[in-house]
Amino acid sequence: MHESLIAVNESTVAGMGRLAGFFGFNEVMGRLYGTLLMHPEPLSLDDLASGLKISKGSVSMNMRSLERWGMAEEVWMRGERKKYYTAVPDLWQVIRNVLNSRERREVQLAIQVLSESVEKLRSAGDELTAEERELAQFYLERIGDLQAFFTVAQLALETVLGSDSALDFEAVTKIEIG
Amino acid sequence: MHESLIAVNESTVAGMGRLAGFFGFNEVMGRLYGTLLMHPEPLSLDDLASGLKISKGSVSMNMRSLERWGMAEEVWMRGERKKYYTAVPDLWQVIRNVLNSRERREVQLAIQVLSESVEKLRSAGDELTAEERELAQFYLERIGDLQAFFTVAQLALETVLGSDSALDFEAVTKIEIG
DNA sequence: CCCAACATTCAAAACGTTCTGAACGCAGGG
DNA sequence: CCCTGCGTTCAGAACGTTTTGAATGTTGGG
Repeated sequence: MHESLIAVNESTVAGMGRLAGFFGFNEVMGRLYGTLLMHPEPLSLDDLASGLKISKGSVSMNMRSLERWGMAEEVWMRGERKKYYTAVPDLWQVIRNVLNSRERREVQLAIQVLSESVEKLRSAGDELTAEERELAQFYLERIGDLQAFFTVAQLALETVLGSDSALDFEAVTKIEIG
Repeated sequence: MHESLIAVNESTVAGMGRLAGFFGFNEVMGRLYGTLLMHPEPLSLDDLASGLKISKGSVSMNMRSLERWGMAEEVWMRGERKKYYTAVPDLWQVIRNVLNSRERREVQLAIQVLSESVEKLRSAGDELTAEERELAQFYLERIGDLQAFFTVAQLALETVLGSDSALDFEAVTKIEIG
């Protein structure tokens, strides 16, 4: 095989590993995805293990992660008993999956915890000494800032998630802040 | 101190730690930031170490990271020989710092590598066998998708970075995809 | 049914990252 | 100058995560 093809393949695989690490995933996941992405035909677990020089066990576990994240799909090859996989090449779809099931929860949790904090401070009002009341006031201000931050983050997330394709980025522009 | 104040402080500190981990930072960094954020007066290294029950060494190193990221600032207390710190409370500013010096590089690097790949494939054209040429064509398609993806990501990044405040999220809507 | 070919699981090992605490360096006061 | 109080550094310990490979399932053909 021509060296340019090899070089391009390798740098793409490495880049996907990097990207995966960046998003808080195992880098091997990214490399597996990259390998599949840069291969016209589906690949078996053994193909992947030998291609990336990692153990079959690791490939098995990471491929299931990729499946769960909607980043790879099983392909049935007739006459074959092996499992074959292909990459889901639409990166925007992948990103939306991740945002939807991970970052979204994170933001919602944060917003909820912040509301609970405000509630706690409000209902403690009477029992506080003058000094404590001052601190509570300070806390409420800081928490207000955090709430504003996470609310915008949530809005942005929901907007991206709601759009069919990320090329619909124009939809994000409809966000209005009070 | 009233338990509600303690509870709110702790959940905020923990939340900031979580957020830091989420963005690929050390969680201790986040907890330090949260502690400073929820304290009206500046705190010394010793205050922070004893407050979070971690070693002075760890506080020292993580505080310098916070400073480098523009998330905390040194405050000179006259008559004191200790170093005192406060949190930079504008989270949007913090996010912009991070996006600007970290994610931005990442995206630019990716775009550059992809261009180089295209160039390699183009200039190898003549030396390729028919079969290799077909694969090169496939590579070019996949790389084209990646380029489109990263270009949009870059555009979005630059737009957020260009806006003075994230409340300026409307600016993001001006993005147009070719 | 059994065997072969595969996939999956899991305990142990390897690895990387973070934390600690002691040693060191530095500055200011006496 | 030395001493004290502080910040910083760094080697080693602790910890969490990932990888491995052997053991264990599972499936389909004969």
